[in-house]
Amino acid sequence: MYARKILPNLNCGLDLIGEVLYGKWKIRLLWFINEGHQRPSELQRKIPDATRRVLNIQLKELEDHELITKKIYPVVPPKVEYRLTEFGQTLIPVIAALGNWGDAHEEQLRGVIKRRFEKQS
Amino acid sequence: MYARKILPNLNCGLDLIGEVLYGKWKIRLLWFINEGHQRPSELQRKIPDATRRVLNIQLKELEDHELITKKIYPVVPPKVEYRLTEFGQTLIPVIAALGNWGDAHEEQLRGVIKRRFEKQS
DNA sequence: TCAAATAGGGATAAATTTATCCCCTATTGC
DNA sequence: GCAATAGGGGATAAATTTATCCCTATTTGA
Repeated sequence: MYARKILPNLNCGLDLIGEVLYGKWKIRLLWFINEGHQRPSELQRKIPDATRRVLNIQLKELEDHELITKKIYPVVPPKVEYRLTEFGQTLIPVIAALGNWGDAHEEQLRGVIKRRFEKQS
Repeated sequence: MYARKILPNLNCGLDLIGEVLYGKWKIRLLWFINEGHQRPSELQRKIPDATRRVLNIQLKELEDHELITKKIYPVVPPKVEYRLTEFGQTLIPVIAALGNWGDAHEEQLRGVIKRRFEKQS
């Protein structure tokens, strides 16, 4: 992974959660793992827009942040399973709150996002 | 602002909320505006780590996404006030949920973030 | 007359994150 | 021997986001 040059400021709870949740696919990874899609190939199928490489990198970060665990079975072909830690599980309601807000305002959000996109192009 | 080349995928509520909330200072801006710090100079004082330039850019994005309004008073020296729209207000409980989770797990979070940081450097 | 306060923006550099490309391991079944 | 399956990683390019630097304008107060 890229090594940061500037250390982030961690003043408040918002900084802290941002630090572990920022990353294009992280929230979705947590969500799908929670739903029971534990193997890398499954996750890849659920998130086809991301390359395998990026998913691996973000999974590693989630693991470093102790939100998930990685279990490698010594079999061939290889088998790997990710699971939420207890700590990771506490994030699920928060992620649900984010998703619910997005769902509840879907129409309006699509509208404003679309308009802004057209303005700049 | 930078003009995106690749259009984001907006499949679900999580994508949609991500689109309006991503941005290093946006969440904090919404929070402080909600707390009554409505003028640019006040916001700058509350968020000294950000430059004025970046705050302006992110405020503009929040405005384009209809989460805040900007009122310019035709006086000298200039006076500007930002306020949450009704739509923006609906985000406050969600932001509170994020901040609360971060606060509740502050110690653990500082630990994992610190360790990961040391590993890579 | 000069500094401070208020609000703002263009151009460009630096940092950071994602994406692309290509390669590796080992076994099972043709 | 070759493809498929399952999981992974290095090197590098491209995209995107933030930061830096410097400039504009007006009025009040010292």
